[in-house]
Amino acid sequence: MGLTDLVAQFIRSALESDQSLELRRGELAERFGCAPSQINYVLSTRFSPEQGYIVESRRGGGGYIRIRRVEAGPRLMLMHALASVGNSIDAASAAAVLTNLDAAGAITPAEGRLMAAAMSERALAGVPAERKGALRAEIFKQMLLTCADAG
Amino acid sequence: MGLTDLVAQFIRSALESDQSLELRRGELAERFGCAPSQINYVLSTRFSPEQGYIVESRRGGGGYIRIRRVEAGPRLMLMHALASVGNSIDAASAAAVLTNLDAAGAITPAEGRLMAAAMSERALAGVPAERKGALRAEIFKQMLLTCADAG
DNA sequence: CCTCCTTTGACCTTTTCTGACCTTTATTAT
DNA sequence: ATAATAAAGGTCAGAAAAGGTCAAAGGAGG
Repeated sequence: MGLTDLVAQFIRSALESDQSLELRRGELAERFGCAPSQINYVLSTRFSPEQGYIVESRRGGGGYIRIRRVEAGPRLMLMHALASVGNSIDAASAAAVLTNLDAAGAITPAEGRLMAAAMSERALAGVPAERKGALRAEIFKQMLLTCADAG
Repeated sequence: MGLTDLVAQFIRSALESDQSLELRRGELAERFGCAPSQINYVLSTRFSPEQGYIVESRRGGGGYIRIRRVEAGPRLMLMHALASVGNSIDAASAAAVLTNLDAAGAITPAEGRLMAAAMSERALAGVPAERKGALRAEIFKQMLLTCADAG
């Protein structure tokens, strides 16, 4: 497992006990023996707002980085998801939406994986790049509607 | 025996002890003194889903290739369904396959509906008629693969 | 000879990690 | 107060480390 995943795991497990976490970038970097900017990389690739996290920070003396997990209720999440899809969406964003829906209990993990598969780059390879986003959005909305229907 | 079969043999015997195997493409290529892309050839011709294998991979630093053998039971049934899909499929045939899988207990009704939605005429409206079947097949296969993957 | 399977190599994309340089905030000296 | 300094964190480009794709050359068998 790479450095990025080690750090991400460390943060996640810290977030399990406390639901909001505050840390020093420099300290964390030192603990893992890496460049401080590596921490920013971890945060931006693993703890983005899209993935359901809020990251705040402050510079200067006594600076810090605070990480929080945000979750809304299942119903609200589904509404929000449907609204947020729009006319076009890329695979990474769709996956992030699904992760949040799963976390909120609005869909099951199996449903999440299934939907992600249907919209994956792999599934849509062969579709012209300029149409891919729109098609993915259509598929996504149909599936979300089906979920809402059943639930 | 050609290179391809040698590598395939190696992988198969590794899969006998461990039921899931993770390897480096570059390392394997070096061990057999061949081009890295040869490994992809082996995987696609000898370890395809149709043949009962699931192959996942990741690029970038710390990348890997993971190969798993699918055992008999509902999973294998999904793999067979996958094989039967072919390069193109119409909505009616897809629905029939889903009905069978559901009846056999290989998928849940909810999963069936979800898959049907992803492949529906409505979701794929806007795709040129001559490409629709192939696209539906791709989406279907990715979803079936994901079902087999789960658990 | 023709066809199908193999093998390679050139080129591409994705993911990770670092280092140089920048901005913000707090503290300390004048 | 003000200016200098120290102590954070932020950004970004680029190198490095994987794996992916595809067309074309090579070979074995019919």
